[in-house]
Amino acid sequence: MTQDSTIYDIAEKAGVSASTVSRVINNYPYVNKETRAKVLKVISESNYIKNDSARSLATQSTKMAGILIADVRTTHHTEGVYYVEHEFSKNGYSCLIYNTGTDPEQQAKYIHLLSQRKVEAVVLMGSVFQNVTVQNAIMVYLPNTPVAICNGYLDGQNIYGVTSDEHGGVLKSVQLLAGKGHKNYVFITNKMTPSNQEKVNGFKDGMKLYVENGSSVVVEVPSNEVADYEEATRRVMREKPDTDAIIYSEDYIALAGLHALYEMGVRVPEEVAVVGMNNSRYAQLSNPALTSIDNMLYDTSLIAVRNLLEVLKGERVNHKMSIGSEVVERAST
Amino acid sequence: MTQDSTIYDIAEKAGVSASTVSRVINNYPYVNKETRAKVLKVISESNYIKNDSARSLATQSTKMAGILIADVRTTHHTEGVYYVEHEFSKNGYSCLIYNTGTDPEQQAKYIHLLSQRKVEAVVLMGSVFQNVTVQNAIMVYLPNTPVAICNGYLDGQNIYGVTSDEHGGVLKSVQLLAGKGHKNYVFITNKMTPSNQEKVNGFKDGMKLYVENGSSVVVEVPSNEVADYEEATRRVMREKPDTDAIIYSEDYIALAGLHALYEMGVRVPEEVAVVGMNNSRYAQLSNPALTSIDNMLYDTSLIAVRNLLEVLKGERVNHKMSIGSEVVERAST
DNA sequence: TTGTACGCGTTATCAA
DNA sequence: TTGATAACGCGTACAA
Repeated sequence: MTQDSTIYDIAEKAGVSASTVSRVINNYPYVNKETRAKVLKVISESNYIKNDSARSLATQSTKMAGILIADVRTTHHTEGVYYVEHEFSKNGYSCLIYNTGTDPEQQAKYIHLLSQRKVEAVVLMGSVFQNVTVQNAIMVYLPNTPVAICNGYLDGQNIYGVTSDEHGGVLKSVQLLAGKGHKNYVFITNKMTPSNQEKVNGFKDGMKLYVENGSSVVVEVPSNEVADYEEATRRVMREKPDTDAIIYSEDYIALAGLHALYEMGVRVPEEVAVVGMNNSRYAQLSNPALTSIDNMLYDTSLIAVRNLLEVLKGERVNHKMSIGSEVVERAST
Repeated sequence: MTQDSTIYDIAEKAGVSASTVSRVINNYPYVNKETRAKVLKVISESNYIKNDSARSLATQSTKMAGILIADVRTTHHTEGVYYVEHEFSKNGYSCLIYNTGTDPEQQAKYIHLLSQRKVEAVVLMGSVFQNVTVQNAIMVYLPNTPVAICNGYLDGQNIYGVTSDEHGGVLKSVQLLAGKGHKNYVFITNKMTPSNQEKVNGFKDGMKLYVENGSSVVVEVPSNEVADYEEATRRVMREKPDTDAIIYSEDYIALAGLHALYEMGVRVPEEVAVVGMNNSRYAQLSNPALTSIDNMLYDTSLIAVRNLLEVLKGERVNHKMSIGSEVVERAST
């Protein structure tokens, strides 16, 4: 570490005690105006920089929060991270961020790390963290630290889940498509996270409620490769050519689908209607523009942080919150 | 903060001294096997959690790095953040992340924050940090901390810039288009960062070198709104209908352009060829797929971190590095 | 191989 | 309004 000067150096140069310097730095009320001015002058001349480690140790408070995200590729969550950071920052917290991967054991390892850093709150981005290994790690390492999980839920007296109603969102999209006369549906999803399972359930319920004499298929593509997503769509159209509606678990996958359909010469939405999910910034830019289910990333992120801040203030907060999701219709349906 | 137990608690329960506990925790060699076992046993039974603040204070080393990013909307850089974090993490560093915005004064404020947290290295994501205010802040607050700037350069004995050759990338793309007989070029860019200025220069040089009897226009759209990007493209086609090639400073803006062209019924690439920049994950998914200049985000991010780690090891590192960029051709040209 | 004693930079308590 | 002094939790010479 660099050889910065300490409050003692400042104290000496200003001819006061270290405690007085500390008081000045922290804007304590009862400090003589002149001494304060003098101390401030010395500080500005002495390239003094506070040491937050020492401060954390003395105050027993780090003013740090932790953010865990599983995978770079889920661009959806990466955007949420910034909402979370921004809200924490506004409230005086610094954010430690870790990329954990999807392996629960690894995720647990990072929870341990966060506990050693003594973060005062944690946000888990995404339902991939909804597993018992993580739950146990929280119980063991962060039993008294408020933890929020975006788009998921875990049982625990210090854990707060904020989900969007993805079940309802998919349901509504099926209703929309049914209203337009579509009959034969396919739902294409990537790795089956709890969140994706919810969507599938919404899909199935939607089929029961709104579609008669139709067909429905669920396809899982446990991959992160665009090529695999495109191939899944191609295969669907090969093996089940009467398909006239495809719903994807994420915009990104839907865009891959749109691309495959485009190259196959399938017209969207005339022959096949396409729906994505997340209402990402890219949905409106595809050709044709993509109808997408908005699962309210911004709101869930914000609420997650605000819940944590409330808990830190000693307020009681609901352990399970859900936000309505909506279908944003565009040219692909 | 929670009432965790300390090495003293462990020491007492294990019937040893605190220093011995410390030695066990840090895997010091000369500890009796039995005492080590005993201490470890007590630790595992006593939900002991290291306090990194105290540790940082004692060792004079936080093992933390800082990452500054200007704007959520530049998805390009948000992806870089994860490469950076991953590389730091692999080397035992935790990352503090801040969203600074584009105002240099604000950026400087966050550099001050990082200095108080005593981070041991800093990465600035993007050329928006290439300004004197930031440069001064580094000199004042982080004079001895290695700082890397991705896709930019700042003068300073502790500052290390890693850029991709965007000038050359755009140059090559003009060459490519010229080879296909395109004559009337437009370059559309968002806010004029130093990086974008480089691209514009590459564009102009490319025009001089490769295009005869053609026209070239540069359009700046200082906005973050998709609608503005789309409108810019529409206006270009209205006011200069003979345009047959458009290069955009970012894929995202190019996608907005593609979308506008699609809605206007302009055929790509038959009537107008389109080139984007960043080679983002979305470039391959557009319809038609977008030819894009790859500015090697992954490589620049990685090298930025590795440079910092080298400097921390005492190695001498080049203050200015550049990586070649390439044109990835797809259906839009 | 282990324990003592002190330092890291700050804040908090108490007296003055 | 200020200054000693003792924490905060851990690492580390030094001594034993």
